[in-house]
Amino acid sequence: MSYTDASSAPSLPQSPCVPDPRGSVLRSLFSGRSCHYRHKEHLFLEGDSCAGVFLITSGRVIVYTVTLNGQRQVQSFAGPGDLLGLNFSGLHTTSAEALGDVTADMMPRCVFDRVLQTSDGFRKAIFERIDQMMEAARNQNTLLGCKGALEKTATFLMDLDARFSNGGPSYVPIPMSRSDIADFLGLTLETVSRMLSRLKSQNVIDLPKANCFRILDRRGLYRIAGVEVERIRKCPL
Amino acid sequence: MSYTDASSAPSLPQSPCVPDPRGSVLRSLFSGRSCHYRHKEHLFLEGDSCAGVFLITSGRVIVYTVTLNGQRQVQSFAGPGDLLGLNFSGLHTTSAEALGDVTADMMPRCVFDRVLQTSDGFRKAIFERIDQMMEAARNQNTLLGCKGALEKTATFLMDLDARFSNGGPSYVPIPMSRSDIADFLGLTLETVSRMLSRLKSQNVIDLPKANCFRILDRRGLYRIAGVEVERIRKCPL
DNA sequence: CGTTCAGTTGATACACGTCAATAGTGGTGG
DNA sequence: CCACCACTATTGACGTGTATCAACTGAACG
Repeated sequence: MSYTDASSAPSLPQSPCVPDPRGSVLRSLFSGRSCHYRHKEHLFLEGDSCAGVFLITSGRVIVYTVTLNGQRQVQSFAGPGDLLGLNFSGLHTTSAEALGDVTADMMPRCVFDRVLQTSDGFRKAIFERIDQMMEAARNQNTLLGCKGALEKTATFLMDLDARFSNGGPSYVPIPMSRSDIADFLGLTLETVSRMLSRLKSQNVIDLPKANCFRILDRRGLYRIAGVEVERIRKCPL
Repeated sequence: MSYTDASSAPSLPQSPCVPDPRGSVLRSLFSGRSCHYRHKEHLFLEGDSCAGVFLITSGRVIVYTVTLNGQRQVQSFAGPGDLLGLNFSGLHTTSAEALGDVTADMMPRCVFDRVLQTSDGFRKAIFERIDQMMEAARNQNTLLGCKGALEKTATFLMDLDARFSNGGPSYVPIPMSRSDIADFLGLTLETVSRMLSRLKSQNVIDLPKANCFRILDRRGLYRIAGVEVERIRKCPL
């Protein structure tokens, strides 16, 4: 009923080295009320009525669903430029929680629907975003269905770097906990920790603290992640 | 870039006992050229340029992607009323292959775009379908990330029944191979076979032949699948 | 009546989960 | 500034679910 989820935050989906700043077009067309959230505050909960669509302007958001037996599946990690709560039924089908301070623009449903109807550019931008979200969901399915623990972890770091590094040699923050990562990758937090340690001991990444890292051997990481060689070509190192 | 995938065929996503005949509204608004495909014939391949959008009118289609190392992830099984190839970038990001005879209406991209712009009803129907697709992708993520082999298999049968049974006591066909099911559920074909045998020996399902089944103990199956009790209430038996 | 291919079933291996102990890390108060 | 606490991450030992490898069975077809 919504694609609030999996993909609102294309969950680090784009190929690395893509120049397009995420949501630039969309942001210029998106008119909403600015909202602020603190660490662990929810933007919305599964089952809430859906007041409007959120465009994240800063910070990170974790998007998840919970199963009957209390297991949590993290659908995506959203960042600046990502859409949340984009659904056409009335209720949110995921929960969204701030990881640290977050600001977002909230566009009421009625406004959203109207602009969608009247603005070709807006509609085009939304559909493009939906494409990205579906692509991200597909990739996540493949990751969960086909990949092993090390492969999953490497893919996660790769996407995190592609999405949130400034391109320079600086360290990339890891704003989510091991448990969050585990629930995203379909692993346990212990396994995530072990795989990170393994990548570190193999000198593929540098991990000076638990919450930030840097890629040391890009080709190595990409190979472990099972990514196409073409992508490696396009990237530095 | 497209949601040709995971969800074009909400992959048996809807809750059972929902009266709405899938795609009824959409079908009346959808004007396309009728196409026919035989068993194992492809509607399109990953990387093909995307000529238009397909609305399946009869038969079943398997939608999948292939990873670098040759593994296949089945994104969905599509049936009558499902949309395929709905993407706004130019290229298909999944492959779609007929399981037995298939008929579909193909609406060229340019027509699709125009109608989307001019018809409010069509746009609404498409967005509703996108909602369903995203929901299906989310559910699939949860299934792949959180569930065990027996749970996955039970969920699959449940969805298959909800989507393709006529509601009566007759047997539901299983048009895809064990290997197809395995690639959909992130298992091996051997494990799928074992889980089916288990459900059969527990008298939860009847499986007289490999390619059709019937639910004997609906509540039992739903409990194994990890589905909410409310849903069980709504259903016979 | 073979041949072929999909499915089933069995034996074994291994990846990852589980349980448990240890080590960091950040915050608060003396 | 150090001591203490709470919490998260790491590491280790062990168990188990599912993959892997392999043999067997059954159905479709010539």
